[in-house]
Amino acid sequence: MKKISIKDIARMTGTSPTTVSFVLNGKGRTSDALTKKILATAKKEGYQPNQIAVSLRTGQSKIIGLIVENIGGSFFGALSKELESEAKKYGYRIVYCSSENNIRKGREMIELLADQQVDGYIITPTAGLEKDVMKLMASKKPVVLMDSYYPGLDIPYVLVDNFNGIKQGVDHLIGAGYQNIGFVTVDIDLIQMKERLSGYMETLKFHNMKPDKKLVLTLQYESTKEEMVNGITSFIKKNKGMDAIFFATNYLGIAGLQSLSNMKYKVPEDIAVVSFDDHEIFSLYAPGITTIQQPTEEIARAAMNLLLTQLGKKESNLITNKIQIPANLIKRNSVKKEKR
Amino acid sequence: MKKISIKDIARMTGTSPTTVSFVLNGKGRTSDALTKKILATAKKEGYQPNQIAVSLRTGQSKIIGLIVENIGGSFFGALSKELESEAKKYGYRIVYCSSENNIRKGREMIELLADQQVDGYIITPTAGLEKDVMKLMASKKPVVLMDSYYPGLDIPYVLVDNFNGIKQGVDHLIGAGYQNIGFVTVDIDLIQMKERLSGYMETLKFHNMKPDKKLVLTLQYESTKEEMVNGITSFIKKNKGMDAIFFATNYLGIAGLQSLSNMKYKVPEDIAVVSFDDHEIFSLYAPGITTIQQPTEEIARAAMNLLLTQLGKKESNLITNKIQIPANLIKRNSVKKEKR
DNA sequence: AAATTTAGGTAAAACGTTTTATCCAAAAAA
DNA sequence: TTTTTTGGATAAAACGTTTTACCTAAATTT
Repeated sequence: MKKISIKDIARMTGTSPTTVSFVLNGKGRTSDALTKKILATAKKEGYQPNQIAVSLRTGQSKIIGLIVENIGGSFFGALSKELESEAKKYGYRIVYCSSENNIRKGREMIELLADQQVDGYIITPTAGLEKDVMKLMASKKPVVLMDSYYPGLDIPYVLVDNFNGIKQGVDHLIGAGYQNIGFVTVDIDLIQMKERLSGYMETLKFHNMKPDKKLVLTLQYESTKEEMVNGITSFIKKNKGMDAIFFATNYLGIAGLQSLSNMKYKVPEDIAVVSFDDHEIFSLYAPGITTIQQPTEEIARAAMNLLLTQLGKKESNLITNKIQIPANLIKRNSVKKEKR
Repeated sequence: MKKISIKDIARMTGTSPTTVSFVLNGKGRTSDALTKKILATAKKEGYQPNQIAVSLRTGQSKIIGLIVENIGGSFFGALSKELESEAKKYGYRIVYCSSENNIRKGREMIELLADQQVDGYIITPTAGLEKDVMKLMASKKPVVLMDSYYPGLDIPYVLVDNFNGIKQGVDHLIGAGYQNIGFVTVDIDLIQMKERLSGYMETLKFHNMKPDKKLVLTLQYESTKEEMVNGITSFIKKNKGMDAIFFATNYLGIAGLQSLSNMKYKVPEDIAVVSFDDHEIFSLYAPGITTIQQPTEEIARAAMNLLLTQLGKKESNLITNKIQIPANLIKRNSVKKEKR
């Protein structure tokens, strides 16, 4: 039993496809009698429009492409629900892809989505994809970057205020009396990592403390988890004087906890810990890890608003299309109240 | 600058759309000269076929719909990569949806995917969706269930061997000398939960131990995490004699750890813990939690094979389309080696 | 009464492909 | 020479919609 089409309905009701289409879309004018009849048989027969045909004709797919670094990751997990429900309000669907933070894969995904004629893109940028994104913009497709952006390019974006997020954490540590704060980051060439590092540096300077190169560890993004754990372990061993350690991402924090646990370090007695980007593990792990939390729902909502505005689906009173959202300091017990 | 179409290429090369299509798809016969010319200009102009048009004409979308309980969950995270790469080998894409384990939402998602004309479905079943899935089967669309199945219905499925997975865990506990093993499960009306419970019951009987109703806690799926934690806490308090506790899912296990940590219970000294379905947290958490791990890659691969076979894209020597895959017992330190 | 508007409806084109059925010229077979 | 085959190319239909332009009869205005 084939799917039922608009022609079938026309035949059944003794009308033309045009009339059926008009009735179904509330356009044109049709007598009440016919309207009712058509609506009734459409419902009875369970008519569902063929979206493919609709897309071909209208040039609109009603689909938004979302390219995220890693589809299994927690950032995406938190985001997806909000994005989806917001999109649905305006009749859009989302299709997800992961770029694996890989330039080739990212480009491939953009192409794939373009082939599917998506109406707009939300992209978490990968270094090196600048031209591809600009090409998208040139083809008049709405784009919003999320979680990072390309400095110097005029592309709308939404992300957390990385600099001040880190600042909050460092302020908190310094306020509690910590003096030798280590910083663990990763060598991704993206602006948000630079801002996190400078957030750390500048905050120390602000408190008249000299940033010490020895206290900054930059791991390779491509490393396995094991390698990260080992890297952190030797970093800690090398810096006995370090009394606190700040992880620039949640997976670094998790690796760090593994490492501390291997070394039988006690948190916060032996060393205080703060991580950027909250994760379920941090609330569960032994003392509870203090983190800088990204307001994911807000980010999602803002990104979707920006996109819908570009799509002309939503009025906006926004002045800018470049948005930074404040981060939240979540105090748990990995930082002592008052260090002596 | 509009996207370039097959007609444009035809015009540029002084041929017809038919010829261009034939060349691009390697059908029909075309002289070497023309073939080269067309291929060259197609590449130069960066021609990409409009998938929407292709889908409309061929009736194939080259898309597989995946409906999963929760798109942010770890099960999905582990699965997605494998599914995607396997699908890609055969030219298929995957679009993801979550059913939220909600019958209405699940139905909606099936409809949505049907509107998009997906070629096949991989579905983690929700109770009550039986008829909808059967309707899909009736419309000749390939379907594979994953992670659960509908008893009595002849629909292909792939899932872990829940019964024997639990059995391994209970055997392990009993072998280590535990006598009063509690079981925490959830009231989802799906076969795999029943199998897990009966795995627990039967294994106890097998060892001549009487299952005690008091030692089984069934939480509500709809509960918040907080409610689950509280439920588990009072369950533990009520059963002082309980020396081990088995969680039937990973989120129950995580709630359980929270609860134990609140109560300052030491694992495994005060109580042993085993959880079904591994999770990153379990390897990280204090002593390391022993779990029954689902071989997610295998499940994904098997499900995709089943689907591709139905789609006629893959030869198969499979005798059955109902597959159970053995689970792995991952021993960590939440169970004492030898209890006295 | 004639001219104009309006309400209700539809034919046909278009979106970008794939594929069937034809067509023609040249080569091969009769 | 005439007929048949074949190699190379294409016109046109089809997929299921939406939308433009047009049509007719009735109602309204002149």
